[in-house]
Amino acid sequence: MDAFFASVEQASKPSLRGKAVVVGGLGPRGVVATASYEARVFGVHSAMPMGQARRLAPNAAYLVPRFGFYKAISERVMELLRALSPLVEPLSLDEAFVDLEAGGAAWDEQSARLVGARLRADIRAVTGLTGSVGLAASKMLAKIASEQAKPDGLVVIEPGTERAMLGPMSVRTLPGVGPATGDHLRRAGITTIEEIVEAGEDELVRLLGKSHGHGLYAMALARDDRPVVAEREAKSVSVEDTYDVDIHDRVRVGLEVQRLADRCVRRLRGAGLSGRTIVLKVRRYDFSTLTRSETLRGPTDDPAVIREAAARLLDSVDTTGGVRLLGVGVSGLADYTQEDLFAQAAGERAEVRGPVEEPAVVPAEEQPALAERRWPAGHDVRHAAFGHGWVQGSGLGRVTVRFETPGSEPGRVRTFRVDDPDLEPADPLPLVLSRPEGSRGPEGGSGAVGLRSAAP
DNA sequence: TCTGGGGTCCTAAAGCAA
DNA sequence: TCTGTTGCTTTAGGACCC
Repeated sequence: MDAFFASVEQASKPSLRGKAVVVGGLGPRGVVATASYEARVFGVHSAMPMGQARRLAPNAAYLVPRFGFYKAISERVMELLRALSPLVEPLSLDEAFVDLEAGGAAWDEQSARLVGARLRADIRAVTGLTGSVGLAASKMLAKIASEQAKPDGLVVIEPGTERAMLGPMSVRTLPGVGPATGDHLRRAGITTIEEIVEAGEDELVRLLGKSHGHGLYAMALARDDRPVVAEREAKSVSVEDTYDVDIHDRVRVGLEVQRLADRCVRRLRGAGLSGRTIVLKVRRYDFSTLTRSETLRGPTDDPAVIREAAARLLDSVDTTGGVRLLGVGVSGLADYTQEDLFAQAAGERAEVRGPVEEPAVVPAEEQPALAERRWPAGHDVRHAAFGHGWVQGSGLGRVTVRFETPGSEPGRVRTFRVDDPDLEPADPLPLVLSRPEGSRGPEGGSGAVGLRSAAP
């Protein structure tokens, strides 16, 4: 999907269409998740600190991501993909590989083009959004093709043309070459993909190590036989928080770690999993990051056990100077939530040393006490008199709402007190009205979707 | 206003067992 | 008994991706 999060917001908010839209964390330490193409003109791009984005594009609309909504749209698109082939490998909410041959959906260039074009039309019809398609003989090439196809396009890489096409491109085009590897190669005088080929496999292995070296050399020759793998199992579950201001108080650090451990357990249990290795992550005031881990004798999903492990791990890290991020994760996952006796026993042993403060129950959902949190920028609301709208901004006891819906004209803005009883949070409206040929319910209710997809 | 959150994979060191 | 080799597991860190 093209600029997925931003496109969803533009589709659901008519007044933002054609405008610079930036979606991401709005706090003092937020970063850009997605910038609309209009915002990219100003130099805004994903992973950029929000402050920098605001300096570059002060008049853009700044919105908080609505992952639940994006996920619902993503699922509709993934359904379309699975209709083409059982082999669908999602890379993220907005991207997936599809093995068209395995699905019998396409067998040559012509049939593939047809399938790709029809898919793009279907995505548009079902979601109201544009997606781009890259068609090629391998995952790496399909990915590169889909990048070239964006926005709103379709690109085919024909067999036999791969090497010539890759040659002049930057090494950074290859998947797996990020800033560090890119720098490394540049210092060795290697900037383009053909220079990787010229350098030779031995030189690459010498520069980057065995695995990465062999892998990159193969990619540079357009050799990639990795299969499309449907539904890969999760290998870890983790949660982390970056704090608006560094935490110095050691007691508070401990409390936050407990909260994170509980949240992690909720996610673990929600997925029907348990795990053996507990990981604590600490990012300090100077952005240095360290992890500490502990492997239990067997998998567990017991909140008390995981909390205590996390607390023990915290004992071994120095937090003087302050902490900007804390995280708790679990890996070594086991499929079923089977109570593990060893882990339980370990927990009980620990309990002997002192009473465990809290029952294993999770604290109440963090209620956003602040008015600003109750009305996050971009979220939908309903007003008793003015109908459906979205929060444009809030602060100083006021919330500003624009009243419009995906199908309406750009709407008017009104400001209310944050505690106005006529104003309440609302669910997002479908981006596309379902067309139940015949009956024309004003707002059909079902059928909204939208996303941008990439890949083969 | 410097730098999110959720992951994956790789490497290297250290400890231990055969 | 001592020494060396190999291989597995655990731990820590780093690069990368969306």
